[in-house]
Amino acid sequence: MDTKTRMIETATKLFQQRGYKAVGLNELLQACGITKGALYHHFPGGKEELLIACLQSLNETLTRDIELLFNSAPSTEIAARAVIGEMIKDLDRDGTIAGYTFSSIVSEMSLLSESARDACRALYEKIESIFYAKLIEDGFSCDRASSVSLFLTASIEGGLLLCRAQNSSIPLQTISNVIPELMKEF
Amino acid sequence: MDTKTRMIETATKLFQQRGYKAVGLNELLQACGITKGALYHHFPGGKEELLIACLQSLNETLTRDIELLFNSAPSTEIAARAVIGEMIKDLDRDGTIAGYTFSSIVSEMSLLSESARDACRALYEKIESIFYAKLIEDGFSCDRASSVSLFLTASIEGGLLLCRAQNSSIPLQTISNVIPELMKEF
DNA sequence: ATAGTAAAACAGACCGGTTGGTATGCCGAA
DNA sequence: TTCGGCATACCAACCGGTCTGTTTTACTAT
Repeated sequence: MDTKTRMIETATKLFQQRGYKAVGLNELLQACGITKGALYHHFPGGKEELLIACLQSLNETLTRDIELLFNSAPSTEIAARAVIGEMIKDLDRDGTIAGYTFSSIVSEMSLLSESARDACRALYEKIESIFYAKLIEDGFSCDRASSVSLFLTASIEGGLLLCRAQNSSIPLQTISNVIPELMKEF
Repeated sequence: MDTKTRMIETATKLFQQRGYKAVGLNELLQACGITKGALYHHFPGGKEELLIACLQSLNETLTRDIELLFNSAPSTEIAARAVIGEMIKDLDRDGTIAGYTFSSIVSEMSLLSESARDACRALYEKIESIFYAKLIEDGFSCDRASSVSLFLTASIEGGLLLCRAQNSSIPLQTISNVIPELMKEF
């Protein structure tokens, strides 16, 4: 794997787990096994340009992973529960999640960097659009699908925050269990 | 108002808006209108001790504010929508929320400081317990009330993240509109 | 095949500024 | 005169970023 890709993959995990500011440049370089020269060669804009690249890369990998789960699921309900199941698996194994969220980045960068905020917005939009498409496939109306996809995205992100605060995967499990009842309503 | 209280109130807002690491010590002192001497006089443990104090203070004020809204509302549904309404009001007025959330702190501190994580856990627990009590009052079973209170908390927190990413209050408005349909189901 | 060369891919020393934190000094009230 | 409640001066460590220098790669002319 080439250096640039390795940098992005490693940095993405670190940023997702601990946020942007909390990850120092030296720590980042050490984790990637590179030096400053390499970083500023590939990303002249420094740390922030790397962050943007991470968010864009995340957009692609996330889309691929989630779409894979969605394509092999018969309904939005089962697909959503599968996604949450993956998150719970990661959480129980590693004690942290570095695959499906970026809440730390959103909350600290939304006021600081317009481009970072926009990259995050695009990411959420992408996730919602996958939910949306599947909901339409399930026979939901456009309005309903739009509301529900947003609601699902929000409750999963929020559930993850609760998991982090409790240091447990139970909140996400609860949310996963509630989803079927939620979907019936619409 | 005495110095210590002023420090906590000002710092709380800053930490809520931008997270812990992103707020520098000097910026903090300047915003509070104090010096390092005062900070380390009142909080020998420094920045982190101040953060813990902020979270505990937030626990009290948040409880008071939310309980006030809940006491004057006839049902959980209306109460929850009132809480979200307050958030939307803040968001539209200031462009940011500094009253009802602390997601930035959770995500970046949960792995870093056990005591900070625990303070956040207590905060979420308190919020959920208010929802829970009102749901019981509404005639929900214990199990249902427990699930729904968690679900409401999660979706509100998640909705706020989406608002931050989109720089708009629409996600929270959508969630507020979906809640009645959600409550009917249970 | 080989030597020459230019560009890409790094490495690492160095920089000014900022970080959180400490030690000491001052000053009004009790 | 003692003591809480600060202010000021200062510190080492670290920050993200720039700089110059070296190695590796790719291509070409001979």
